Amino acid sequence: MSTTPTSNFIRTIIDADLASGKHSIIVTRFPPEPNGYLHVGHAKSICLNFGLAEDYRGKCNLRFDDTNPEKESNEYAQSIQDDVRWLGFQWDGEVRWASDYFEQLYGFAVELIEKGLAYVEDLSAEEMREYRGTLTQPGKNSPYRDRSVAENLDLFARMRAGEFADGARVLRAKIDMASPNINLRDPAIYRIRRAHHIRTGDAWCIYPMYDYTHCISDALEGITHSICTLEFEDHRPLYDWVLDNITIACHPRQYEFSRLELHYTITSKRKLLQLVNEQKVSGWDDPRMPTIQGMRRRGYTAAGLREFARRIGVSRSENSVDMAIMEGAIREDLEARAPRVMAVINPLKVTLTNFEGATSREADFHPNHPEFGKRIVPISASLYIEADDFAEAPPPGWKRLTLGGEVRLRHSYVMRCDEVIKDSSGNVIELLCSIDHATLGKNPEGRKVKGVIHYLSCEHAIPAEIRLYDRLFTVAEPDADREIDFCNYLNPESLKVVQGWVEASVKDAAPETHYQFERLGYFCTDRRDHQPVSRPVFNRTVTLKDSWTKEQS
RNA sequence: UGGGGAGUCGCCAAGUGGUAAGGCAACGGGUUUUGAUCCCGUCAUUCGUAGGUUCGAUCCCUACCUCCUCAGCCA
Repeated sequence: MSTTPTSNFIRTIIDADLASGKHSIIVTRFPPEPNGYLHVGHAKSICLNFGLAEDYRGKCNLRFDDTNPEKESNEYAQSIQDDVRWLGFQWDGEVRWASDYFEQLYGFAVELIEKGLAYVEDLSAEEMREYRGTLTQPGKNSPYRDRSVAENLDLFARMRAGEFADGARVLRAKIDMASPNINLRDPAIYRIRRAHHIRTGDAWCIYPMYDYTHCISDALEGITHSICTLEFEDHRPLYDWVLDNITIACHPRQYEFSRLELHYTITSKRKLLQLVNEQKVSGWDDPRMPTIQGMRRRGYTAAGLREFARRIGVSRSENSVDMAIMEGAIREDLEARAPRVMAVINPLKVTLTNFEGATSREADFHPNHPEFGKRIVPISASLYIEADDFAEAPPPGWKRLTLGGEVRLRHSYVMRCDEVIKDSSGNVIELLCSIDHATLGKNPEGRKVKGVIHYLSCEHAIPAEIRLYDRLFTVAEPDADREIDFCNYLNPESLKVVQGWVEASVKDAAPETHYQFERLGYFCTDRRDHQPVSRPVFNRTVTLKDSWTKEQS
């Protein structure tokens, strides 16, 4: 799989920084807010930041941007760490928390006040909005903008001391209310919020804002390249303003790349939360969710996801990635690592009328990896085949079973269908077939049998719950139109649960074991519900490529 | 209509003054006891449009077009 990394604009910058001696080692960071589960877009960012550190032998920190206690929880923080590790990365040293820097952040705010670069605002949120102006009109100065340093210092200390009600005052950076960049129109940097924080408890009732916190946290950690998504581009002047106006030795540079849009999925935390809350899915780890937890449960592999990230690259242009790129990366990884077994999803009974004297055969678990081992593939007089593999009136090009036709039973004999048995309403319920005893392990004489179908011996097969997943949405870009609720595009067929049969060799499989069910697709034992022996549950990760179905349509 | 960005093959994406990488998809062909895998081959005289500079432009300049993004005491 992964070859040499493709060039991208960030690597070009790093190469130049290393060549010029600006940096001798690079330090990146992945800075999630613990307010939700990570999704495929975060996976891209994780692969970028940790991948850069790996490639350049630098470091990458995991830092939680925990500055909004009302939305954050330990459950989220824990799952994020699990996800990063599962993806195959390890952060440098301990996990960092922006909240670890609260005291220093406070100190820098005092410094800004002392320099006349920050002031306490008494205007309400609504008034501030009015004073801010619009995209085309400059804002106007707050009447509180020119308070004395002493008064600001006193007020800010009292904000911290809890003398004012939530929302009564904020601390603002004093920059430029007429700036064409709205982020520079005296942004709030501290607000009063009496909320219990997951790390600092009730120690603080004022919390620093993202723009103020993030740049200082980066500087404190000696980050060299602070990589974020495009929507923060307009914030970069503020990032630089803060670091230029406090006494701090390090000034990381921020670079923005475009976020991932993946066809047939959504990557908005808010919308993902909505799916969970409205029970459109079973939870954050529903295998249809584009969350890392969901994709993992579905059977996507960490190596497959990393390969996906490598294939989509990193740029600054908008993109909308085909699901085929994801599926291709996942298939490629599973192709190499998943043992092959047989399963029947939609069984049709076959009775072998000349079974006497037939024998079972041993077969490799992987055609190209003998080290995966072998098992006996049992055969008996009663079989299940896939109902779709038989056709009374076959379309042109059909290679599978038909009345009077022959087909190879995978790893076993060539079989001919002699008779079709139907119920009173005309449905095919059973096939009477005969095998050619001379075809075990060799081709029949004088004729070619092109079709190969999989089967299971009824007496040896074990029943299993099989969950057939399909895309969650019916259209490629479900949230493209702001006017239409993305829930209108939920795919009613995104999950079909069926009772099928699997070969006995998988009965002891642990949860999260990957298999290829031959001719059907890649499947994975469910992380939550599967129990070895007692309750087999398989999730369909992705189907196999299928040139036959494509030819039909 | 203010600011900041982006436009290279169906989808991603390199290249950034010397004559358009690669991947995915697609399409042909070969191997095959998975219509899978694997292998071979095909797939942008052209880089949003129009001018200009240059021996030479996707790359530099000018104008225009299209799309994205910013008015939280969210991140």
